[in-house]
Amino acid sequence: MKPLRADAVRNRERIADIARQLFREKGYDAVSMDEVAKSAGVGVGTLYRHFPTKEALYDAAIQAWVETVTAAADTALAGDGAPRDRLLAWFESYVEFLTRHKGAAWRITSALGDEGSPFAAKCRTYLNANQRVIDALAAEGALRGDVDAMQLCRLVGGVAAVVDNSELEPAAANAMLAVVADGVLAS
Amino acid sequence: MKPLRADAVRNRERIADIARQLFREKGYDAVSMDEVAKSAGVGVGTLYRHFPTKEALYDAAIQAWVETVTAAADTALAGDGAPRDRLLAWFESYVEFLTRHKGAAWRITSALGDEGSPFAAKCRTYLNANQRVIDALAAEGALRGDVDAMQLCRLVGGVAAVVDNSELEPAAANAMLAVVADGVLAS
DNA sequence: ACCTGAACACCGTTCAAGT
DNA sequence: ACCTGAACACCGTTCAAGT
Repeated sequence: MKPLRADAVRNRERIADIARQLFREKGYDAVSMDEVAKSAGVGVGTLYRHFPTKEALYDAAIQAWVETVTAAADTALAGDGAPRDRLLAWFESYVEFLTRHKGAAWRITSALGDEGSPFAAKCRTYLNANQRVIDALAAEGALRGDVDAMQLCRLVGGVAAVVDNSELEPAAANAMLAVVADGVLAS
Repeated sequence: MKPLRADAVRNRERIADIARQLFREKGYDAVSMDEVAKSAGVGVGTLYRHFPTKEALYDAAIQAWVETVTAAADTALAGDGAPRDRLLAWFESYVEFLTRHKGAAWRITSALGDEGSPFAAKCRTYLNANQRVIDALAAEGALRGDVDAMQLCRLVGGVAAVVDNSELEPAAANAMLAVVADGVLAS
């Protein structure tokens, strides 16, 4: 963890910023490393000095919004509605997070359980947030006993991936989330 | 629909056969068009003469097993178990179909609703099969009113894509399918 | 230390030249 | 009609050369 030179820090941040904008507008596949380098005004080599692969760069580019996901779980749970409503509120904000960058939902959901993935840290954050939700609702006896965080991450992540890919309306997304919620709540 | 010359027919079939084997062993991304051409003993140009894109070749390679999917729906429904068991039987065989070729589940599920996709015909087949299941179970009053075939295809296809990608055990797959089933059945 | 950009290996796809 | 395979455009990634 040695400190970076000031110019290197500046480069690293500008690269991540530019990459965030480009990935957000166009999606992962439609952005090339050359394009990021040119937009950031650096050589490709500098990209690879700071980020060993394109996926690592992507991970850095979408870092900021992941850090608020745990807070989002608490917000969703804080309401005084029925368990079903609070669970749906969480699902919807989870999907909203995952679809904020095109291509992220599938990429991150695919990385669940893969410790070697560049997204491993994000997966842990998501698993924790879902565990939080499960604990809270289970304490009220609202959930079936055999639901676990990994399963929820995969189910909701799968819905998010489909929603993202097919650019579905929120109504279609919510209908699918309602199915998952009803399948997970005690009947 | 003019008839092909005998040698062209032979080439087309051998290409599709070889491609099926290669795709099945390695998955879509890990097989290059050059590899298919070389394995089939033809030039790349011949590949493109018969199949305009790699996706079209893939579509042809995985054709055979799709044609039995409607029969599988009827088989699953034919049992005399509870609606939940028959629905699960269908889900499980649906996932088994979609995961038979690595990478197919996500590719096909992504193509749902896209008429221009090379997989459009397969999507229609899948939608029909799911509609068949919905009709049969709805006639018994076992389903919620607002379930439609597209939604089921997306939900179960999403599960299949995750199962395929993470190479999950059948037990994990079935647990997720149970959630979807319970979310879709009348409570 | 850090940066640059030509070069590499590998894609999917095209097309002029052959039979 | 059909086939061949060199060539093209475009990737992600590397590395020798510069400051």
